[in-house]
Amino acid sequence: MEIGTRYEPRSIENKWYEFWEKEGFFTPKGQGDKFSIVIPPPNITGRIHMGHALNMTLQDIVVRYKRMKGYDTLWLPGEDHAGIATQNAVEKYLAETEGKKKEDFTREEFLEIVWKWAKRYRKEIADQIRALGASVDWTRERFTLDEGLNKAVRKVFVQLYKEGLIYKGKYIVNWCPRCGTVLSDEEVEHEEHQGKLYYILYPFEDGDGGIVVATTRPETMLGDTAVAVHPEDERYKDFVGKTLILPLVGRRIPVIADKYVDPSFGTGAVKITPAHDPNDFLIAQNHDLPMVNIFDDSARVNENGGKYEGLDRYEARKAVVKDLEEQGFLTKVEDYTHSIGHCYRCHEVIEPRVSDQWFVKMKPLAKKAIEAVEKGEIRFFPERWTRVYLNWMYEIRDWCISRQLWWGHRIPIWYCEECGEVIPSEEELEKCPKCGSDQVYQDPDVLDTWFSSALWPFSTMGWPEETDDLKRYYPTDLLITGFDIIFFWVARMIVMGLKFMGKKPFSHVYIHQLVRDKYGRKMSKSLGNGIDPLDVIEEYGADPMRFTLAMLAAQGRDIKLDPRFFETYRRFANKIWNATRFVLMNLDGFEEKDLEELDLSPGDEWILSRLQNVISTVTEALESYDFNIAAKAIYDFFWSEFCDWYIELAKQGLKNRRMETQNVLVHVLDRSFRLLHPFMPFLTEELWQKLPINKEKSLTIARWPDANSKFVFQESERFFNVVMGTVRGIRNVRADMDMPQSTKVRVAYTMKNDAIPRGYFEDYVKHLGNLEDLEEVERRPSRSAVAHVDDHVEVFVLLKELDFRKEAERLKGKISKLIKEKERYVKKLENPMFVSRASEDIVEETRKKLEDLSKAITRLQNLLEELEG
RNA sequence: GGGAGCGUAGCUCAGGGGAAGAGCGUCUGCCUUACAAGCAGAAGGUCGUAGGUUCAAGUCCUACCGCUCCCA
Repeated sequence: MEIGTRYEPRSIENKWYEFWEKEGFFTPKGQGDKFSIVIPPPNITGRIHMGHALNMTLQDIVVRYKRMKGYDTLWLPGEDHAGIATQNAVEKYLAETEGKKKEDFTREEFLEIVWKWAKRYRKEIADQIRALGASVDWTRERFTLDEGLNKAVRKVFVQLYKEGLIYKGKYIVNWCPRCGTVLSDEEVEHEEHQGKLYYILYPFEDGDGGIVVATTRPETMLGDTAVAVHPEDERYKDFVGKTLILPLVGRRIPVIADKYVDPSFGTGAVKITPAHDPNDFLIAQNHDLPMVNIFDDSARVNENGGKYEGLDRYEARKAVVKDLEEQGFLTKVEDYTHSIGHCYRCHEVIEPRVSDQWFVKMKPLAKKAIEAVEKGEIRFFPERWTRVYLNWMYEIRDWCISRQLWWGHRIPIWYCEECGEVIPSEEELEKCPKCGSDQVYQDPDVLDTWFSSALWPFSTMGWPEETDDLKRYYPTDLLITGFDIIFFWVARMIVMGLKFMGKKPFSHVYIHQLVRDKYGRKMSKSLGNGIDPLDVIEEYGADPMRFTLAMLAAQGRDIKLDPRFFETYRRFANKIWNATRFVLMNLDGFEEKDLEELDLSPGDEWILSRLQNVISTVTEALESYDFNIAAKAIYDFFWSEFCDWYIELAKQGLKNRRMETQNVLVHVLDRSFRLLHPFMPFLTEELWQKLPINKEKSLTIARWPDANSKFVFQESERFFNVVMGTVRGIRNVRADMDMPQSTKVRVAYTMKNDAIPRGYFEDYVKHLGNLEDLEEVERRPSRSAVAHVDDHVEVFVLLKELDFRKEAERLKGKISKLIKEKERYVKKLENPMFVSRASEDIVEETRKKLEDLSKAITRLQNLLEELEG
């Protein structure tokens, strides 16, 4: 069987995914031990990015591994409706294409448009997930806004409401004037900004003077209802209780004392704007201060702002500052750095604002979620994320869940216009259950997207119905996601899972890195430094991209992604391709045999032994989510051991031990493909299908190999190490003595005892060293350079002309290197503390090393003397 | 202000108590009929700084310097 000379990813990827999907390999059979995992659903706002590629690659590696291990494996896919983000995207799209605003449509019309968008992008995202090779079960694909999930959302909301864990209240919240909705605390990103600190004089109502307050937001003074000082602040003690006149506005406001005030900030006196500052809001509640809202929905000054009405926040600031200055109330302006909240979706500056919103009371719900992690029922990998989670949980605050959007799960609350009743209901409501009126209307707001996401592990499996899936696949075993959504998502899933299922949603949480650009910057649209995974797949192939991400996925660090890596692992894919090509080209007359029945050579035994080693390493690494260790192990084995040495050996073996060599080659390939399959599913399936052996229908459902102690051959490993050392020594002499590979050379060796099989030794060294002749001698031939010495053998390269001085230099260099090394061990062993305190193994090992070094040095010195004598 | 992570070869990164590894890049040879996306060899690091623990420290501890990030 012939295959092309180059690895061409495009020609093999799509067809295999279609095959897998059509054959239903990704759909669990429903029998045996299960392994289940749910996908972090990508947003339907656009294409997937590198973070998704990493996320799904890691999941797929685990999932494919588990499936091959024989688990009844479910990986449940889906997409997220992403309320704010999607609504923004659609609004932008409508503005660009039709020049229309959301308000030009009715709610129903607008939603119809968004649903069309959702349909289109869900399909697109799904195809992108396919392009990655992710082995998800498409028969179970879900959407966070589909009917089943809506049912779950309503049930959860209504129950929490009835238990008093969801309430509506007037509080200060984070308002995004651009998105036109409130956000939860987690959705606000704080950033340091260079601003100004304005000092403003608030004069006393009676008499002279006043109090100077410092503020970064002078325009909010329009809504001030007090000035506060610390109760123990001597400077202001006498003024507490007095009345001030608010400049520009003329309102009479009191001076109050509250220990919340930081006397060291500014002048120690702060203006209180209860409706537009969270701290002020709290103080105002304690003191029963009135609240004056001065902004409308788009953060423009409203009718409460007098002459400033209609100005936006920043225009109002300028105008207020100007007026204060002209009227002599502005006493000082300083540069000041402070942190400002921004919307995590559109980056607009958040306006704190008092409004009527829905909240989840988190404290009581958090209790079990804390316990589950403290007790280790849910484990984080890497472990340090445990503390991040716990610290947040310990100080959890109520969760604002209502959003002033159209796209999302509508809050299942109805209001009766007749009697004012507030009615929670899982079903659409047409009549007031209290007064019977049909004048009922549903709350116009929708829920935070993360509210439905929190139910994802069980709502996707059919809850609230008691489905078979739910019984069989909940709780899931693992969640793989990024640290940026530990609070948004992971924590809330744990809370909701424990509350509504009575069981944790997953046992392990693997937190992967953030993918950054090669300079360590976050990939972002605005920087234009993103690397599109689909472009990478196009250019390098999905397999090399996956392997690259796995190699870089060392636990606990961010990934700085340099596209050069893709090239490296594309070469690896090509290497695999060509190694297979070589084997397939040499299978004439192949007959599959049981390896145990074959007469294996030391070389065969060596590679089989190394294979057992890599099987163990890869398996153990995958069990502990050390993806990079697993990838590195199989990379090194395949390239540096199998290709560099065994295949070279096989070129000869195929001549004189054809059947055995063919079987070992095919066996190692088969096992390597199995180990590589989770990382490079397409390439391995393509090549594995070509192996002429008895096997499963697809590599996706093939059995994961077990390390077999029957194929561990320590003796042959030792032997082959000598062979490799010898061959390397010969190559070194060649390089040093300017003897190119093309020239055949003659080599002689001495062998002390029969510890090494002479026949194989000669065979291998002759072949691998590209030698014309290799013969055993009693002692070093006169015109020769030393290639290798160890306890058993000395190897000499025969030269036409020996440059004595050059060879002496070479030997001296080697000797001094060894002596230096020897001294270290001598020193160690001379230290009584080392001998008495270090473990026996270490001491013994050190002695052995010293002995070997001494012997080698003696030999080399003798050889040098001979040379010079 | 509180917390976390990271400083290892020119570059990008592994390694986490028994005196340093990879890929890329550089240099020197090779079109050795699987692969030039390859093969063979070489150069290159007092593992951020200073202390400490230990028989033994890139590796553990402390402080400091530098760079990220999270929370307030």
